[in-house]
Amino acid sequence: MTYDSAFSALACGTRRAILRDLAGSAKTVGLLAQTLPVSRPAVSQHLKVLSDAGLVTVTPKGTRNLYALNPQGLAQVRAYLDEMWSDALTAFAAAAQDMAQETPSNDEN
Amino acid sequence: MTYDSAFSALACGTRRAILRDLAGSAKTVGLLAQTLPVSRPAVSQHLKVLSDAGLVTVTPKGTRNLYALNPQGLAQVRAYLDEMWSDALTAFAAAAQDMAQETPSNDEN
DNA sequence: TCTTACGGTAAGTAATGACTTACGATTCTG
DNA sequence: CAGAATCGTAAGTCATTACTTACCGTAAGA
Repeated sequence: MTYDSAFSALACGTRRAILRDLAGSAKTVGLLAQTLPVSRPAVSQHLKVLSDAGLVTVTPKGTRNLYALNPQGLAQVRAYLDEMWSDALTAFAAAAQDMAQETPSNDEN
Repeated sequence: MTYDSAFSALACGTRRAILRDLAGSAKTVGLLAQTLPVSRPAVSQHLKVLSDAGLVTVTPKGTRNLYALNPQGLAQVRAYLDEMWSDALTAFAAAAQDMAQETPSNDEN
């Protein structure tokens, strides 16, 4: 999994809709296509993107393929944002402190 | 902020590099462009995308513009993934339970 | 075996995206 | 006021993407 592939996968609304559908339970391609406003091949292509990004898993069941969310992939993306978020907070706090030091208690304008 | 704009913004490596640069402290456009392998106008365009996505804030300082991470925007994206992640875990657990019920202690194949 | 269901892939298209260089607007400085 | 610095925007280009229809392989059922 790369951050490029993961975030690119999440950038498309159709793929996020697919993930939302899979959040309840694992589903086949045709079943997903029925609830979506795009063709079945389109769903198939989206699922390949999601699979390459490590966000979903596939398990063949006879002639049909069962797709499910991959908690590991989601966890990695989550971890990335967690780190950046904490950095943002510390930088935010540092900036606030700098601001306070520039105008210490009395503002001279 | 829309999830479309936020994830699309995060999908580009150059923009993630910009966010990483901003994680330390707020910076100007030219300063960011110096450390990146793209032109300054490119950085300016990326910053507009990040700003529209709510991931970055701007504060004009004379002729230069100071860009900083926006913790709120990052928090929203984080919340989205958090929800989907928990759903993925419950679905995962439910699938495991179904699997166990289909082959109860002895597997008949 | 023949047929049917299911799904991946090929090929083509219209739209979007990530860049570049060139230019214009605005604000400090001498 | 003149010049320089900083930045946003316009315009153009090449690559990628999100779809479509058409086709092919493969597993289940009569």
